[in-house]
Formats: sequence, C-alpha cells, structure tokens
Amino acid sequence: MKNQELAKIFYEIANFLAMDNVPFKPYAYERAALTIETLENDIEEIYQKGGKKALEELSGVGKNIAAHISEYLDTGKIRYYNDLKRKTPVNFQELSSVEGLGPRRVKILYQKLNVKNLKDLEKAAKAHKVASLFGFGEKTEKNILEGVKFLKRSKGRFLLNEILPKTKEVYEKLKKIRGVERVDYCGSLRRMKETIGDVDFLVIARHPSLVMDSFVSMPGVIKIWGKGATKASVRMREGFDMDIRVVPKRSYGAALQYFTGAKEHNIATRLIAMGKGLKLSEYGLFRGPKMIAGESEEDVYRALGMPWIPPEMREDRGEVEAALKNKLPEIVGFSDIKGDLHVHSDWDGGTNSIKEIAEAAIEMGYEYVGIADHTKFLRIEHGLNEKQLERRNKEIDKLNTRLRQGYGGQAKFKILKGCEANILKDGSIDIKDEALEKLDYVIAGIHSNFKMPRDKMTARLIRAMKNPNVDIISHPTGRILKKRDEYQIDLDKVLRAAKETGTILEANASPERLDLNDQNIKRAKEFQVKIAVNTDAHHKNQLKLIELGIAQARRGWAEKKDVINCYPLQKMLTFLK
DNA sequence: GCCGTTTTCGGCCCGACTGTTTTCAGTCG
Repeated sequence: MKNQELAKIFYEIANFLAMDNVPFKPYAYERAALTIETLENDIEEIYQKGGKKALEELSGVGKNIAAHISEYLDTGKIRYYNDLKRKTPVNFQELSSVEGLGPRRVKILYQKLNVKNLKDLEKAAKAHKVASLFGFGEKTEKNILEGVKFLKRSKGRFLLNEILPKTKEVYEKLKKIRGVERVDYCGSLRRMKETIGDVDFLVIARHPSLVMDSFVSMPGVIKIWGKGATKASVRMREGFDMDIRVVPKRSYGAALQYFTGAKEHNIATRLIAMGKGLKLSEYGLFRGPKMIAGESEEDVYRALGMPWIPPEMREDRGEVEAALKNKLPEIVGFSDIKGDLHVHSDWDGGTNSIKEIAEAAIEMGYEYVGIADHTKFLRIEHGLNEKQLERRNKEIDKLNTRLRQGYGGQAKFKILKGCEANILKDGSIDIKDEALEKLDYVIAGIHSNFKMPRDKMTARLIRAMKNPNVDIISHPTGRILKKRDEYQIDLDKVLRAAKETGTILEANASPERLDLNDQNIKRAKEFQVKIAVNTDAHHKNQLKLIELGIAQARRGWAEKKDVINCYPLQKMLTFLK
C-alpha cells in the first residue's frame, strides 16, 4: 500500500508551496492528501484497474494530481516534488514541528541562515542569529529554543498511527510465509503505548531462514542492521526499525511475556519468580534445570500465581500486586463501545455529511453517533453560530426520522445533536446557552490561549464545567504529542470539580492527542469521574481510530462502567446533565 | 489545483493571537 507515502508527499508539496506564498494550491494538495490518507482501498489497485480516470474520481484529485500519482506508481518518484525539494532542501517536517514555525519562517530561516534541520536551527538560535532577522525577535528566538528542547525529549518516538498500519501489513505478510505457525508483535506497540520506538515481532516457524529472508527483503526496508539464523533487524522507509526473532514453540509464551512487558513489569514478575525459588527468562519459567512453564503467557502467569495480565497494563503500576490478589479490573474491551460522541461533519471543518458519518457508524456496529461540530469562535473550522446550529439540528432530526422509518419505526440507531463549543479565556462559552439547551449534549474544549498560568487555567476549566449545559470536556489537557506540552492545570482540582458538577472528561482517541492520557484516565477513575472515549474524527474513516483511545483507557485501567459511551443510548444519556 | 444547484471561470482559506511592528506577517486550530 503506497497510500500513506503518497499522502505524505502531497502534504509536503502543500508545505513547499505555502513557503512561497502560493495561493490556494496548498489547500488543493492538502485535500488530495487527506483523501488518499483515509482511503480504504489500495491506490495502486485503483490505478491498475481504472487508470488515471479512476484516480480522478477521487475527491480532490484532478488531472494534475492524478498524473503525479501515476508517475509515482509507475516510476517511484514525482519530478515536480523532487524539483521543489531541490529548491528548498529543508527537513520541513522536523522544523515545522517546532511550535511557532510554519512554512514562511522555515523559508526565511533557510534563505538567511541556511537552516535546513533542527540541528542548524538550534545552532542559529543559540548564536542569537535568529532574533535579529526581520519579523523574528527575542521572544520568538526563546520560544524556538524551548521548542527544540521539547522535541529532543520525544525524538525517535513514533505515534501509534504512524507505526500501526505498517506493522499490521507486515504482520499479515509474515503469517503467510510457509511454515509460519504464529506471529505476534510485542513491545510497547502491543502495550499500545502512546508513542513507540520500534517494533518487535516474535514468530514460531518451521523454516526460520525463510522468515529471515522474507523479512529483510520486504518492500519498504531501507537498511538491514543485521540478519542471523533466528534474528534480524531492519530500518523501514518511514524511519522506524523493525526487529524479528524466531523462537521455539515451547518458549513462545515466555518470550512473548519477556518482550511485551515494560522493563519494570518484567523486573516485578522476575522477583515474584525468585520468591518462589524459580527463574523467569525469555526461554521459560524454570525450577532448577526443569522448565515448568513457557509455551503460553497464561501458563507463565499462572505458574507465578496470578491470572494473565492484559498487555496494556504491564507497566508496573500496581497490576502485579492486583493480579496476585486476583483483583485485576475487568478493563474495557475493544468491542464495548456503543457510539462515538465526538465527530465533526461537513457543517464545520469535517469532511463528510452527517448521513455518511451515520452510515459509517452503523457499519462500526454502533447504536449512536454524536455530531459535535465546532461553534463559532473557531472560524477556520467553520464553527457554527446559533442559527447554523439550529439548521444543522433540523437536518439531524430529519435523518433520524428517516432512519426510524428504515428500521420499520424502531429506533435502532440514533444521531445525537452535539457540539464542541469553545471555552474562552475567562471560562465562558462562545455560544449562547439557549443554543446549547437545544442539543442532546455539549462538549466544550480549550482551543486558544494555551499559555495561561496554572491557577487561571484551572479556574477557566472549572468555570466551564459549572455551566449546566456543558456535559463533556474535550481533550482536557490540550497536549499535542511530539509537538506541544499540556497546558498548566491542577488536574486534581479539575477532577474534583468534574465529580461535583457531574462533568465527563474525554479520552480523545486522536493519535496526536490521546488526551486524557493513560495515567490521567486512571486518576479520573480514582476520583470516580466518568470518561468518554471519542475519536474527534474529521473524516468518516477516522472513526476506526477509536481503537487507540480504547487502548489508552485500558492502559488507564478503565472498566466498561467507567466509560459512558459503553452504555446503551438511554443509560448513556443519564450521565449527561 | 480542484470544483460545479454560484457550473468551465472564478472562488476557495477565517479570525484571534502573538510578537513583531507602528500597521502587519505568520501561526494556529
């Protein structure tokens, strides 16, 4: 599948064009990129079957972009893109991940100071060369240095959505190799940690050498770090490494346990083993020379005196103690979600019509979907004002009526009227209460003024929660992974206020947010605050990203009862104000 | 560069905020 590669190229082209202030074209390339990024079918297949004509059918793809796509699929490159790259040879992705740097400033930094990457940027800023540039200044220079520092902390980590699709693809490939009996990916990816360093595969195979050969010759491999009889390691085009090892069947469970757990979890389990006079390693659980468990993870944990622990919990945050007492929570499952409450339609900045979203939600097996369009403060997302919201509500009513008729008068699926309102600087909401009252529920979130002092920011959030119309706080800490820290809040105070006001906190499943994060979800549970796992989808295909949010909820020990959208509609509604 | 109940050319991508300016460019969502 070359969809992601192509989408990335078009996003980059958009950025190159934006650097030169080219009007409108960047927008066109971005739209094409979004279409391709969220496409379910393999673009190569579409091209092979229907040629350029079929490509032009895709929304946002016209003659020119179709030609680029076919050029890429035929020759592996796009001349237009290469020319742009040559003209401004900067690592834009790297540079623009510094908060406050966009296409224009990146271009200026390149032209004036020959800054091509983060290293150059840090050097230039440290040498005080940035502040004197026209349009820059002392404060910008300081912000840049802070941004660089933040990025260094998260360097070498990949977001789940950057790494999961490729992993699943490789997983499927490995399973098909002759003599392969079992494949798993383990490590932090199996634990569904919010960012991932590299991917580790474990395999049971009759012909290990066959697996090694196929693994290192997969498409997308750009470097082979090493290849032995049962172990290999490669660098992928996307920038991350993949490791593989073939292990004997009788040790597979022990190896899976060993390569999945966080280091701390493994130390804890090994200590338990020692306490029982046993030795636990990736080869098995041993009493003296005798192996007493190892073929399955369940066997290993059982022999240690505890039930199997879900991978997401293996962080040594109390799960081993809980397991020993047989008091592991029954964490929420991937199929427990009954509906997504945070989806943007084309009434605001989203891509799809409400009807299309509803169809996609029905396909997901949901009982309801909540349309939470932005409200008027967020102009770029086409935030709706009171009147537009009213009109949108009418459309939802109409669709619901039609859905009921389709089900023979039965309300089997319902579209809910929501919004994602903005919490302004003083904690007030950007849209009239009368408009909010007409909705099924209201999400409110902070989308501006991120740099407020902690006490002010906390008070701002609490004031919003006290609004009797505000049911859910979206992405409560405001972080953007690898890009922006959380804003400053006293989370305990916020949680206490949430409990008092009956406000639900969101566990936003968007891969760059995952906010609340795992630990804060756990904290919310301790405060008996309910959460809502939502995707914040701006495209119907993004509904599938719910998986990432559920995984974080699992990491935060959330049970089905803690997540309001695990309840059927009527019960779910009782948690709203 | 794409698109079309505004239809084959002309519109699309707005407005607050920040930091830089002294009237505004760039970034963000």
